[in-house]
Amino acid sequence: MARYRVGLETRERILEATRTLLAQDGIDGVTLKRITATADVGVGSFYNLFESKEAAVFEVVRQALDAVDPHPGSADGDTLEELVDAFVTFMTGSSTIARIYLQLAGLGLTDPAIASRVLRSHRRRVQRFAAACRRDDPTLDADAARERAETIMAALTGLGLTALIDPGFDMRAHAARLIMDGGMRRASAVEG
Amino acid sequence: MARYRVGLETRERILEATRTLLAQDGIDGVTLKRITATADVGVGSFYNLFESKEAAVFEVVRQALDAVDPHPGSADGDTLEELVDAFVTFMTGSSTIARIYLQLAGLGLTDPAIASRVLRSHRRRVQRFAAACRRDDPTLDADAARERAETIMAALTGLGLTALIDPGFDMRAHAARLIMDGGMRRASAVEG
DNA sequence: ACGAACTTTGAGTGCACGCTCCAACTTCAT
DNA sequence: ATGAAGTTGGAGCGTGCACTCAAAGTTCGT
Repeated sequence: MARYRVGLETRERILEATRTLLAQDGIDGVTLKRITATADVGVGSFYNLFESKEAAVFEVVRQALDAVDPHPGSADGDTLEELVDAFVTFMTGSSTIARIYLQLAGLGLTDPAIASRVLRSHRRRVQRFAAACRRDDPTLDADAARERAETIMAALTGLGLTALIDPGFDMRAHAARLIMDGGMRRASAVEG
Repeated sequence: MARYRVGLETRERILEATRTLLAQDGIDGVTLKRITATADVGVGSFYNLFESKEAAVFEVVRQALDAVDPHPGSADGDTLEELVDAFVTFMTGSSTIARIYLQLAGLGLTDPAIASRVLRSHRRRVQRFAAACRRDDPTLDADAARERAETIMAALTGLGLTALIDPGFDMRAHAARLIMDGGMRRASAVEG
């Protein structure tokens, strides 16, 4: 599928159109007709390049998720703070596509095919966070780090959801409190 | 709408059917045809009792959310722990309908009508949590309590989402860590 | 017992959807 | 220049959807 130059260009136009429409109107707002109209492409051309409408949507989300990493190349360099920051930026900055990610996660609750994709990318990110947690606090063992990573990520997801629904919600501030509370527990004697 | 006894009974049957189907198949899986078939009711009867399919779905979710309160009558009695516990139970225990709540929240990200309903119930719960926070730690002023309540609730939502997608995730344990980390910050000198 | 108000029914309406098909056209290695 | 492989467009297919409507039946205060 798509072996000639024109085909690849058309494919890009379709993905760009899908991205735009997803951002504007959410998953339910995206129809094949609108995608092909926006991309200025015939329906037949679409099906020459993609298996299904779903395939195009997944491709857009996959690309967006890949773009979240602060340092895509080196998997081990990020600090916990950088990772949290990147996630917050993803949620608040490029919020249009973050909306789709959360919407997909929601749909995954009743659609196993979607759920497995969401879970896979979730687990990948948990690993990154866990590694950063251990760098942050070398006394943690592997299990404790993973648990802490899971709590942080789950909380970040919830903060992101709240931030996207409630425009007045300051996600970055709450996220900062989140790492402080848990991460600096040992140092918090200062406060007492 | 629904003034005679039979009408009210039919209304209940329809809500029950909607509840069951939502739990089984999620929002996208619920069609008018299936609701009316399950409730053993004509399509016309449905529209005699509900404005639209959406209205029935909202009613089911509203009832489920109302059932989350540990002490529905007295709004001031709950401790923070009780509130968190009730929320965890809602998410993990009656998980079928919690799925719908999160799915609706997701759809609210691109549908303002849904968003306003979700936000309203969110804000109501934040107030409850904030009051409990102040009872938990009387040194907090009103703003600090609200911020803390928002962080906890957002985190709980995220934990719930993760728990529903990942069957191996122990939400109650993570939720417990969540209040401990933040709520007992002052007492954590013991650890240092 | 009367009858106005309420309830029930399901065939039918109109619409939007994802997707197929295929004839005409374009690309590009040879 | 040739032609096999790739690309294009859009009419049309089948499906499933939420919802309407009017005629027949039921409830219940009087």
